[in-house]
Amino acid sequence: MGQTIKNAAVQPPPRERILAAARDLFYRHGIRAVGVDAIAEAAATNKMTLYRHFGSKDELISAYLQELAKEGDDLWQRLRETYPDDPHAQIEGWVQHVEQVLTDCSERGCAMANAAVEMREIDHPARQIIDDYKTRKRDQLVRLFSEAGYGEPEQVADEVFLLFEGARISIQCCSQGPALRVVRMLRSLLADHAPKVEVEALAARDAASERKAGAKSGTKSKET
Amino acid sequence: MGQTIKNAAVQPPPRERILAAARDLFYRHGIRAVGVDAIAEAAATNKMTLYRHFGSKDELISAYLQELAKEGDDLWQRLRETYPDDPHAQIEGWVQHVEQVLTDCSERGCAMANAAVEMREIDHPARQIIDDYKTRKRDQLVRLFSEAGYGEPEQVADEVFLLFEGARISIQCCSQGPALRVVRMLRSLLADHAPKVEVEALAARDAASERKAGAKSGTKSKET
DNA sequence: CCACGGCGTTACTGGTCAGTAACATAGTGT
DNA sequence: ACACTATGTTACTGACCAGTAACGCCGTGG
Repeated sequence: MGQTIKNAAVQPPPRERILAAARDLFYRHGIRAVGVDAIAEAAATNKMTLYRHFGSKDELISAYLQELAKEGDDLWQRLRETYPDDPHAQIEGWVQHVEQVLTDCSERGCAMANAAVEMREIDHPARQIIDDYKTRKRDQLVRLFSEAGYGEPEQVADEVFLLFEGARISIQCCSQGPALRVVRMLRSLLADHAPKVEVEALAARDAASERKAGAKSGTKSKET
Repeated sequence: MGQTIKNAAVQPPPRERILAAARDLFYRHGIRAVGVDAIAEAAATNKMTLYRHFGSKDELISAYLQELAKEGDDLWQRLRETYPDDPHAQIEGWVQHVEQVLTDCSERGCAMANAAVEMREIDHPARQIIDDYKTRKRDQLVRLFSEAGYGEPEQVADEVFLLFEGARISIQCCSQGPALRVVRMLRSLLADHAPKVEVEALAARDAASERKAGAKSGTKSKET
């Protein structure tokens, strides 16, 4: 087990460097626009080592997408572990994640969705990874809203899901437009559909996070 | 003006054929994935004629996007001409258009958004066309909801806009998932935010079109 | 009948890209 | 010290692709 101890301290092994470089370049410039040479160079290695770790560019693409998927899944698991048996807190955590994603990752949108647009061949292995991931996320939203006692969990989950997807695609098409207001939309939508019994508690929670988010013109339909 | 009269009857001039071929191939396989040779061949012509009409592939891409934009704009203008001074009817017409787009164009989503994902270079002329178009659509929605007397036209327009965008991107990522239910969402969302005075009239209108759409589980939150 | 413009055809250039071969090197465990 | 393995290096192949050159064809308009 104790191999390459010193090397690991200085710089990660080539495989990790390649994946990191691929991730950066694929996301910034697009998958089809980036050649393996560029990735190898950005990873401070060469094409041969790349091909020893990933048999083909397609394999590298799959590994790239699977890494993204794993991180997305990890985030959800962390949410569940951080607020066990508190689906409302998990929802709020997810909304904050959405907010963060839309404020820093600006410009390039969702790497998974972009990959799906670029890899159009229906039999490409990447498509399966993406589809599985997106379906999983949508189902997790359904489960979450269901656990939180929402009346129509599927409907709310779909709406929230599509708003988030729409925000990340239109951040690439529509200059600084609707995407920036999506967090406000999410909060107001969730408040509208929240289980009736806990409306007050939820309103309090929302008010707290709104305060730190810097409220401008009221979320309307809330205080009335 | 009267030139090539007989030819036009048999088959459209090369420029139109090239644009039509480009449109089909770009949309189905992606812009980067399609070479000019393939387009020329699909247009039953050759690369030289293509380059005589479009100086470069980028120019062809721009022409392709501008054609798409023009058709989108025409649709809106037709809506305004068909139902002058009746913004509610225009809204309903737009929703029906959304429904139609999401049922037949299945699989490939929005050609404009896909193009934006593929053309990542910020200075690419295509990006300007796409951005202008999307911004225009969003603004037209705002104006429409404003004319229809909605209380928060910007908010409703943004939400509707993002739902539609989200539906068209996730139709490519998430197998047969949330996208199919977006029309229901739109109708219920619009009903929720419609100007209070006309709630009954709008409900009647919605009920009429719901009947033909084949209602399953109720739109909820409406009849309560 | 002739000139001209739009179109077709072939062949080419220069560049990029995925993938491979062969060889050299350095670190590790024994 | 030795062998093994992971890595680096160089150079190559074959394919594809955007864009161009040169020439030939044909219809129209004078």
